Amino acid sequence: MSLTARVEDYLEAVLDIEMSGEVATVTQLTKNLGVTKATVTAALKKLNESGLLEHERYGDVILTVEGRGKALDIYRRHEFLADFFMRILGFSRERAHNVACVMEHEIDENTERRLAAFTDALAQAERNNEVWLKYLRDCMDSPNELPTPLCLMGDGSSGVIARITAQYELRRRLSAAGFLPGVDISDIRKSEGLPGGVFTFSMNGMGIKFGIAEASAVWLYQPSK
Amino acid sequence: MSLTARVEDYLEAVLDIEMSGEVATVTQLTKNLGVTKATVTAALKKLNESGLLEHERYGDVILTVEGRGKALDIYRRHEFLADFFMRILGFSRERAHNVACVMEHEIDENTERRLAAFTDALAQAERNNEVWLKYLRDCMDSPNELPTPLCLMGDGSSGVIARITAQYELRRRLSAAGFLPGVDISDIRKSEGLPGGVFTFSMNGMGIKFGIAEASAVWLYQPSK
DNA sequence: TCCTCCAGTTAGGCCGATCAAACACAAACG
DNA sequence: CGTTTGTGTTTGATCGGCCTAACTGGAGGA
Repeated sequence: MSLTARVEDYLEAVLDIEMSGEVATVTQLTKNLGVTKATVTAALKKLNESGLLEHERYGDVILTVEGRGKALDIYRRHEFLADFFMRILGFSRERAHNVACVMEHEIDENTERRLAAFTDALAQAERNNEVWLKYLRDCMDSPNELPTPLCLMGDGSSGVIARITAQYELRRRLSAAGFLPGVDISDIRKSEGLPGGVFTFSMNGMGIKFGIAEASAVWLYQPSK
Repeated sequence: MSLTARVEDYLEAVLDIEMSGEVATVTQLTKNLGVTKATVTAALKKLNESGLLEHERYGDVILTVEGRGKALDIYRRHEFLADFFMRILGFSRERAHNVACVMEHEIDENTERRLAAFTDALAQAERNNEVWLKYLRDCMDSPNELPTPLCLMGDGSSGVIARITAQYELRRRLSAAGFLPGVDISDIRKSEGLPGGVFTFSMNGMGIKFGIAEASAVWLYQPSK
């Protein structure tokens, strides 16, 4: 029987309180989770029935061995994700925890390992004062405006390629054809034709035709207004 | 009036269908979102009332200008996140989209910019065939086991420091005191004392005492079983 | 023309998460 | 030994998201 994401949150919160050195009580949980006591009671009942914690009427909340194991998995994911978003990507503390809260229920162990390895490698680079890491941080601290996909650009507009969001085949084809960040695109026009329309524009003086698939994979910075 | 995350998904799905060159219909949406027609109809009604799309009984679904703007924001976040998780972190396509789906409703514009800048910088490094990027990829492809926080280690156990998940003050204190990845920790014991307990262990031959805060920030690899 | 089939809608119900309000318990205090 | 205070529970209701089942509209074939 699998738990809902929300119920996992309650489990995690119990471990969290244990780890802060207090005994988990209903009131503590209401504070940590921002819900009323009635809601906590209901959630605890479910967790109790699933054998993940012990909770007798008016008693303390205590994790079972299985519950503690599950809670640790979630706690670890949460900590690692939050750590990643804060330290590596420089998100605000609050945002990082927010994001970690929703992601922690969506990743599997293998994915978590990859992510942990990535974080650890970058942390190592930080300790070594690697130049490229400083460069990455600088990039993040002076970010660009956000781009628009070619297919949503106005008629007659132009821009500079920001990035390509495509995989495999299409990605290779586009980069082989010279679609790389920094390249200028101008005179974008949409006309009817294939389903989704046909997009024409010029790049390096050449006239080019795109279908909708390509046109939604190529993102452009609009010229500064 | 703010939309629920789920309703944003419907909006995004409509844009997605438009971008694939078809006209959004109820049936199309049922396929893309994995729900029944009844559910789609209900969601469209809400979006219609919020003025984000036009949808008359038995008619096609068409985004309004405002709706298209909102949908683009979500679509962009989704694409950028999925792109990041697939290309940079090497998640499977499915997992990347999963994670993007839940995160896209949780990040703000500033956060998105940082993330985009990071991805772009790494993509640039990739084009330049930077050595360190290859190294990062290697790390991710042969990931370690996942660690345990010191406070949950068994009595008398030992391990090797994997990482520290703490911010600011505590982080500095710990690293100044020599708590760095790779360092051996042995003879971990928990005793009563402060709320949360006191954790004693030895590192480099020294006996050390931790409170619960430190003990949950230091993560250890357990010796290979 | 009428029928059939598919697309879309409506009605009614379920489930999980939540709340407010009323109630039950337990411990401390006069 | 009652009373008070704060903690925990129960009850009944709402809300969002979803489903099934029954119904309606519309377009093409017999």
